[in-house]
Amino acid sequence: MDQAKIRPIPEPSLRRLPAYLFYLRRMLAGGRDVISCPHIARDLHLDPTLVRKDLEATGMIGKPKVGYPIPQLVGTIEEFLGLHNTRDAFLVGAGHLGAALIGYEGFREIGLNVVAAFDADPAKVGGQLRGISVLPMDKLIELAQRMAVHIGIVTVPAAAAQSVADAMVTGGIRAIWNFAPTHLRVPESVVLEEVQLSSSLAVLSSRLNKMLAPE
Amino acid sequence: MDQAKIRPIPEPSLRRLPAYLFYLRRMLAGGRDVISCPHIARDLHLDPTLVRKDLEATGMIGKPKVGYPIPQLVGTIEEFLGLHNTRDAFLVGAGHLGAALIGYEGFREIGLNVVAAFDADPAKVGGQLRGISVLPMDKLIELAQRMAVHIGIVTVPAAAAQSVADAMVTGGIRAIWNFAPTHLRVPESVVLEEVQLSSSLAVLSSRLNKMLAPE
DNA sequence: TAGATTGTTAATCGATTAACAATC
DNA sequence: TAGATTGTTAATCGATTAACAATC
Repeated sequence: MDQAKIRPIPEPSLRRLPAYLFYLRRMLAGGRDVISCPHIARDLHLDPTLVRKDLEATGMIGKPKVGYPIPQLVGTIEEFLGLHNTRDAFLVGAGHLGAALIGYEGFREIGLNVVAAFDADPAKVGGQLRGISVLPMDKLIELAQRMAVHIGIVTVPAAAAQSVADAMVTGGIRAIWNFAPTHLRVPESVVLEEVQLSSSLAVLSSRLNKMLAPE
Repeated sequence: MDQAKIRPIPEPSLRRLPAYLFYLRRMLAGGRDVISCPHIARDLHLDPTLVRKDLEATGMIGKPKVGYPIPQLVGTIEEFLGLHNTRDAFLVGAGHLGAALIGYEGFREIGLNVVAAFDADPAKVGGQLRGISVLPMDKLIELAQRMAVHIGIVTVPAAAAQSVADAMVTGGIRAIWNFAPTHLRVPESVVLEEVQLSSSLAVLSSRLNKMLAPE
């Protein structure tokens, strides 16, 4: 059990947690108060043992024959994902993608709070992006330090992404969420999560190819 | 060798191919004409053997001591990913995310062509989204059939996503790229690729938590 | 109690990494 | 030729799935 705590959660498990969370919140809203792994597995089309392992990794324990109490389960997953902590973020690149992310409904559910946007384009600076002020790039480092913001979102073109990331690191940002179609380099001490849409499209395109190919 | 053809490429390999492609195109533009796996591996921070396996999976063969001819390598990867075929797509949900995707620079590099957008909002219908006409939802099925479009992009809210996907399937669309924060159900014969930003954010948030936690 | 579900250990599966002969 | 790189086979590693005793 001590060893279980030492071993980190597998990344695939981590990626499944939001799906559990959203599902469990719906169940809770529907008036349910306990649920079993086989039940979750049926609804989400997963293997029951896989679900059990995933829940186990969050530290949750259940009752044989009964299942897991949903309110505690929701709380445990939220806690595990760090949703109970402040999740203030800076967004750099006040274009459509930035606007889309700020308005993304999945965000509210997982509790990310964009407190300011930045852009290199003087025409955008001073304006608003979905109610968020757009500030000039040269304020980024100082403001990040002053406001102790820990998350930076990169939605600039590929060519500008690395210098934006460098500024974020200098400003003390500890986690960078990169949407630019390029791979960034950050120090070991900074968390980097990259959303490479090209990779996703490659999977789609290649599989479609195979599907349409005459055997 | 016959068995190698039968065995499908591992998904992680597939996801790395766009990175190779973009990198190799840059090398080619820089005047290089051959490259070795160790060289690629150094530049992209990957294991050399992993790179070799990935390239092997595309059917490419190299010369010992020399490496691989870059023009052929680029062509082989493009062919493998299906970029030489028409990649016309419909986009449903003419919001910021849709606009962002249409303008996404990574797309041009990988050759996706959005030919029409659709929206349920009458205020948006008849307008343009980055130069693409926005059509009413009830035209989707007929137009997809008539134009033989095979790719559908879903950028609507979670609540509307499944019905949009159903319409796409009815219209003969064979590959769905889903950005809505919900999991879709499609027939076996339809390729589904889901971009779950919540999963990505969960990874970021959880790792940041661990990083900031006092041991 | 009987039976379903949990918790846990073992088996399987697949991807990555290591080892090494073939080759240019 | 010597040496670097390819192609290929084996070892390792980690996630998923299967098996089964414990338990409510």
